[in-house]
Amino acid sequence: MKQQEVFKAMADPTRRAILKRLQGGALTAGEIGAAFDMTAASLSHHFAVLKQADLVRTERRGQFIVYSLNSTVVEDLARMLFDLFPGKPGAGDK
Amino acid sequence: MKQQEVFKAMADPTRRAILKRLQGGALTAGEIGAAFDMTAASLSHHFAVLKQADLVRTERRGQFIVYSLNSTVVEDLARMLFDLFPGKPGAGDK
DNA sequence: GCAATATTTAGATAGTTGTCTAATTATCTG
DNA sequence: CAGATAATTAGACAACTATCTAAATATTGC
Repeated sequence: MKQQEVFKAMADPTRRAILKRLQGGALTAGEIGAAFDMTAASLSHHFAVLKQADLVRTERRGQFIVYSLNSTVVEDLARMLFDLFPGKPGAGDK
Repeated sequence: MKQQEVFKAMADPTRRAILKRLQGGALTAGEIGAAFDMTAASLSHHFAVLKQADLVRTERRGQFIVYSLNSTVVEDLARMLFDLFPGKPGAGDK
């Protein structure tokens, strides 16, 4: 996992929202963009960052490009965080 | 959890290294700083960001200021991430 | 109270990032 | 092939961030 890229990608709220939208399944760039008040170019930039971090995968389908979550990397990140503190195995007294 | 602050805090490699150093237990600002090739002022800035994200706690002890990990928030963040993808409960085929 | 030590705050600056408009690439359809 | 649609790339710009030096604040011990 490219730790730095992943954390940087997650640091932006728009990108986290994109990931959230992808929870329900793969979507085209246009479908994702419909939910954001932002130009397609800006969204495309965010897609690029997410892709570089390996958080999403892409597949061209005709004139569309379909984005989907790469759950594996998100899981790795979460695991990494769980490892980031002392002895507590799975407690968590929120 | 202040999601945005936490993610922003985690996005910097120096700050992640600081958190890592704190895994072994509480340390003074100076003790932490000894491991970094950076002025105390710069480190102090990073401490402030970590504190604002509630990732660390501080306590003054004499002329020192002691920093310690706030495991709860790190746990919350990890949990949040685990929730960020579809149905997989705890699989993870790394 | 003064000097020494530990840390933070203030102000400046270079580099990074998010956004935009305009132009480009890729695909489909008539 | 020409036109339309989907998406990316290029270039510019304002806002943010990490770092530095210098100054300020807090605490200890003489």
